[in-house]
Amino acid sequence: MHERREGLPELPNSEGRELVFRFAPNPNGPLTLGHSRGVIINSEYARQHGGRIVLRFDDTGIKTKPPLAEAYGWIDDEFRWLTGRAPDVRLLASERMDLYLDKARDCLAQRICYVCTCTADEFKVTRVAREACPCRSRSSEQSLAEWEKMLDGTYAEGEAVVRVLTDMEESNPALRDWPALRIQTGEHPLVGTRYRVWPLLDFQSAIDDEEQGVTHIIRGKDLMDSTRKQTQLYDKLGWTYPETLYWGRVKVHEFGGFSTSQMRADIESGEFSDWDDIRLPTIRALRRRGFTAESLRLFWVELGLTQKDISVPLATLEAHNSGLVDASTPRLSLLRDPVRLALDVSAVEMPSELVLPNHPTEDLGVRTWPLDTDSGLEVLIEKGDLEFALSGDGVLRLKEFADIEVTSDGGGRMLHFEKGDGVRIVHWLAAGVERDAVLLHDCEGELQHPCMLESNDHAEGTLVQLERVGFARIEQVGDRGRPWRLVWTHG
RNA sequence: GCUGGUGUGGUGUAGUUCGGUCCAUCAUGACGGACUCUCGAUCCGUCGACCCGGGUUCAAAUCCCGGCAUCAGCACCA
Repeated sequence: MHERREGLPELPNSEGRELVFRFAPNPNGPLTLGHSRGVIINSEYARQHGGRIVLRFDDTGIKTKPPLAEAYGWIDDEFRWLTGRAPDVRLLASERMDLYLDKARDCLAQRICYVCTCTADEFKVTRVAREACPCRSRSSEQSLAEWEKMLDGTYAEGEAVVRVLTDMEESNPALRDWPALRIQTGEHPLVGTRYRVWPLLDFQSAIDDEEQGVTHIIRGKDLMDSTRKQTQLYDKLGWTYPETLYWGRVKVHEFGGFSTSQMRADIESGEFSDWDDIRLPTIRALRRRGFTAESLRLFWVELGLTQKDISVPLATLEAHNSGLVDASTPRLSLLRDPVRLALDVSAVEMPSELVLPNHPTEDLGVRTWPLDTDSGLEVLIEKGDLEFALSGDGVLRLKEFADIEVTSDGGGRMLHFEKGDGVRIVHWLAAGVERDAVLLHDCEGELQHPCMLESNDHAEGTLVQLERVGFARIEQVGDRGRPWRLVWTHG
């Protein structure tokens, strides 16, 4: 039997040199679970090899996937949260426009590129037919003259484009004279209307990767043709393209895909409340729900770098998270559909308070419930547990306290403190420690379930385990008249 | 249509480079049990896979040929 490989696969061509990785998102929204794969895999390799990582905002498209001004800062935060550190280099493509335009002029002068004034539809015909379009024979001087007309506004959007001169006989149609720069007249959120001619991803990214000395590109396999295009350009410029690794397409059962544009549209239409709506697969939402960065790291490293298209259940991520947080999450009692019971306590000697551990095995301190027994004891349990008891012999175990017998009229009596055999253990609250709360759950939309939560002094943001319910994060501490707000994490 | 990628239990994953150490790893899941004053945790057990068909070979998950399935690219998106 072979030795089982641990962690990520070996990186090709990584010996004896300084490695540079990069993560290059379009800031058209905050990062999604899908993006986190790029952040985590690249930074993980950088960490293992003592390499550097570049965070580059590829924000040169202002029409179909326009950048969002706020998203830059969000992504900075999310990158830091996911990796525990800032990137070694942070760049904005939109601040580097002059470089791309200079490079484009060089390429035109060397006839690596030419200006094409065919319409997109016209060019498509020649591309499919493997024929040269009329512009293809332009000399470098002619292309440079046309280039000036692109820059000065003579050509309107869609009337001219810079193409890389490849080979119309390329067997892969995607590689035949692909477009490198085009005219966009809209406003960029950062640089406004300063530029008319903008590079497309394949041109911009190719130049940047060389400039930044990127040695390894690790990204989704949907960009395989992008690699081939960029390699064509690198060959013409006498550069060596970085090593490139790919992963396949991922779907998470609970979310489907991770389209930032789609989410943006759904938020604008009101279907979701915001980018941190707990039903959304954004990093912000996952953080809000109490997932840890480490659980995401384990999740992606375990999935590795296969080019298979996969569909994984969120349960895999949840299992990692449970394992990580269980030992440090205090226990609390939370009742959904609470019902009150007035218990006769005459059969037992009642203590004046109850001391409960915050964790069954770890030393996380205790909490104390005062018990008011002047006229019996009032307790709250879940309606479902009451119904369960009434369908049987009526006996329940109040966890860590006493066995009781309930009746259908909302009453009951204390039996004894010892636990009887086979009695169902239920979580409960003593009257006086219950606080109004809502639990935000992702299953039925961002619904707010009214609940009763045990009084506590945990801070906002604390991850707790609700006994017999599951993990949740305290999003807002309750206050006079304002209920506690909890966000469901997982079971 | 053209081009490229990928097919291992329910879901992922290791193994494929260089055929034998693989009646195929690990995790998750489901089911059952032990323990526990949570339906959590821990422990134990069970279930379950090499896309199909040929070929080469003493020997194929691994190499070759042919299918099939599936995903992606063929944008003046990133």
